[in-house]
Amino acid sequence: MEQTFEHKHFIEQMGLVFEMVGLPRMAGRIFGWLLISEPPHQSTNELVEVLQASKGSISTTTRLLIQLKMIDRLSLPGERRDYFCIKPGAWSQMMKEQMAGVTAFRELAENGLELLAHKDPKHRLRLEEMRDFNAFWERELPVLSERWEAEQQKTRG
Amino acid sequence: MEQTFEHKHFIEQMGLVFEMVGLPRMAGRIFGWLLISEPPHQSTNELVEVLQASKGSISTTTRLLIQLKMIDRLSLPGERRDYFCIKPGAWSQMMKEQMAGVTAFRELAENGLELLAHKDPKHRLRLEEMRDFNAFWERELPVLSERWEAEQQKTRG
DNA sequence: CTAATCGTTCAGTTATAACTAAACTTTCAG
DNA sequence: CTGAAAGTTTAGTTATAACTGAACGATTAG
Repeated sequence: MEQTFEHKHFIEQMGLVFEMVGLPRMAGRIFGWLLISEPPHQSTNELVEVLQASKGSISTTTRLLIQLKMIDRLSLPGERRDYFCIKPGAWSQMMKEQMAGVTAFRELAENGLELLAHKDPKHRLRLEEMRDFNAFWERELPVLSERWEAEQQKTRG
Repeated sequence: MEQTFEHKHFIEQMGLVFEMVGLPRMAGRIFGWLLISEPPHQSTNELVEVLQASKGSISTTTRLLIQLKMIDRLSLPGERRDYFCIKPGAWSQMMKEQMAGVTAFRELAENGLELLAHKDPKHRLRLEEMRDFNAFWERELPVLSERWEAEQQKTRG
């Protein structure tokens, strides 16, 4: 499939935003291309050519995206090569990944409160707020996520 | 204020989690120390000594944390040196910062849909899901954030 | 069996962000 | 005015993650 200047720009932007959320730029490029390519599944070689990247880079990064449950590997019967495509629910998965930080902060706050166990309660307030804030989001983000899934069911069947 | 082994460990862990969410490790160390230090406000020199870092590093990183609205600079009257402390609402602010990615993704999806404007609607589904997903979170995260603020008001007065 | 095609792995390179140290500016005490 | 103390800026270094390219192993067609 041919690639216009605008396509390249879109792919590059995806790379930058992926980097912004802490993922490799190449992961964003691959994901970006799989969002607009026709057909939606693309082989390793196609990715190498379209993204002007090395085989090694594509191999490593597709495996990362698979591990993150954001893309699927398709091996069509009678075909030697692998294909990749966006995995349904990729976005929910990405959001779950981002939630890991919230849990880490909540746990760390609890560790900190143990350190200050016998100190003036006034000094513990900072860590209590950290714990409560992150516990709140840790509780509420999955609720919101389920609401998205539910609304998705309704509108798309 | 003296620093135990456990304090150092807590500080280092904060550094690692900050790194995990895309901020400099040193920012996490400073924030970590300000969470457990007594008093809660600490001077640049104290940060240099406790964190074993250079003046330059502390200066640059405190300015970053101030820009992110996560700490405040206090200049006490009659005192030449600056002090820093955790800013109230630092966590809400950090969460807002994280939301920037959601907006970027939603906007990018809309750009992509323009590229595929005259294509088979079937091929546009991927980008529509990306747009709708991120629009959903862009809308709902601030709602949740306000709910936290409101509950905070109630419990802490 | 041989050759060609894929995908993976890994050593080496490159790019980039973090950090240090030193020079510089500002402020204030004496 | 002089000098010390505090903070900022910046050039240079270091550490680290991303990426390349080549070697390797596996698979299949002929």
